[in-house]
Amino acid sequence: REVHRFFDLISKARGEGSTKKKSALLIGLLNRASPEEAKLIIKTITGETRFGFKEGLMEEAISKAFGVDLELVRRAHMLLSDLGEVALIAKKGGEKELSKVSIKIGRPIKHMLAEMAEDIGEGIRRYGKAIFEYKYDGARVEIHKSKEIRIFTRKFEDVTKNLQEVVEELSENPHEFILDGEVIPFHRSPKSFQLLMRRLRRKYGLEDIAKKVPVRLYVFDILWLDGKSLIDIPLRERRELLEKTLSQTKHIKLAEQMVTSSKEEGEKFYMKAVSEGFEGVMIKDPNSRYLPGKRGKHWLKFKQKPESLDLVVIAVEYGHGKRANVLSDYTFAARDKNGELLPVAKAYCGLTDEEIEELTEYFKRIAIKREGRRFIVKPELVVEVKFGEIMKSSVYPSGYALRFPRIERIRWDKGVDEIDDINKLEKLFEMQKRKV
DNA sequence: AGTGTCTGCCCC
DNA sequence: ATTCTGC
DNA sequence: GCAGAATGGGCAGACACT
Repeated sequence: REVHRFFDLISKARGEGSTKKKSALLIGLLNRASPEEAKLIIKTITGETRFGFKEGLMEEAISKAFGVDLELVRRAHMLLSDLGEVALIAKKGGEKELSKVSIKIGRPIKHMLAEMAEDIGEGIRRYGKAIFEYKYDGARVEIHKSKEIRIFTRKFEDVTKNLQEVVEELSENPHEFILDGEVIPFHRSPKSFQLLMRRLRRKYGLEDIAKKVPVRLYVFDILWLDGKSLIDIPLRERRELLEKTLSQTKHIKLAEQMVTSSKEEGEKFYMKAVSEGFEGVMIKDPNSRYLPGKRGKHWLKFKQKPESLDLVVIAVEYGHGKRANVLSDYTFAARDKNGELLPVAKAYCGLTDEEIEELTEYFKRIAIKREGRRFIVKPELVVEVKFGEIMKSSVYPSGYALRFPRIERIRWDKGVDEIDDINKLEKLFEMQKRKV
């Protein structure tokens, strides 16, 4: 209770001098705690209480504590996405109230998520007939329209004010509904994700940025219509209702879609999406229900296969949590025109724990200089780095950065003189469809 | 007033 | 976002 | 197959410092 009170005060501190105030509050709290308590408090704050206990286990705990069916708890959690509230309902109303829980208009629910497809044919192998849909590179949004219209992001941020043109066009519609879709920056053709970020969570100068970053909303699902929840009916029926309910306007479109059981047709559809500058395709099971917050094989995503570059490691850092004692975070450089090494990305993922451990020893041997938890190392280890695309960067001196970087493999066979240069990054960038 | 640094139930 | 790991 | 953990770039905003 004491700790909670302090946390509350800390989180509520705002304005000038608030950093000092927060710091003073924390010092006060730590002073009153025993060493063991202090350790736990710090780990809680830094998010390092990693004991493999997250929401799944909490659902089980609620089920046991209040003697209610686990599946009912999971279902209520899925629909409400608030474990505290679920616990309260379970305690007060038991299974009876728990089973009455349903989605409500005006209250955001979690989005259904997709998994990566192995290849373009996976959906057809799994479902027979599959729904192919363009995949749009923007921000996932959920639109609630009853008397008023509200637009929420994946983490339930309210971005209604940021998407006024969408709101205006929707207000003509006579129905009440919840829609699921993706907003992307669009002017004649799809623009870069970075551009959308400049607009989406702005608080000031909204009209100005709205002019600079025109958007489109692509709607692909409907979860609620005129008083009825639609999440338990098959996707193909939801799509039919969506098409009947929503008329396309200047800034609001239905997601491009096709149903097929032919891999070749799916492939063609994908090629078309990419050639028009879209990110790829979604492949969905026509019979699937909408499962809020679930990532599963009912929805698959397929994107262009990643590019790769050979880069050299120039710096390494200690990681966090279970990686606190290994050098797990690497900075990669490419060569510029003058032969200098310029950093273009960092990455950890792609290596197994075992490899990281071995590399830790290796990097310690070739370390040149230590800067806190960071080591500058002799540039000699060449690594193949995969990435989704190249972005213009304002932090990297080369002016370019990699999006979604990950380590593919270590090139023990290559030397520093064989790595790629900035020129190659530039060329790859110029070849991309979406540059701005 | 301008610059630097850090944070986010952030977006991907 | 991506990737690896333990169950 | 699933959940959990550890990590990427970049944006606006908030605050600190000068």
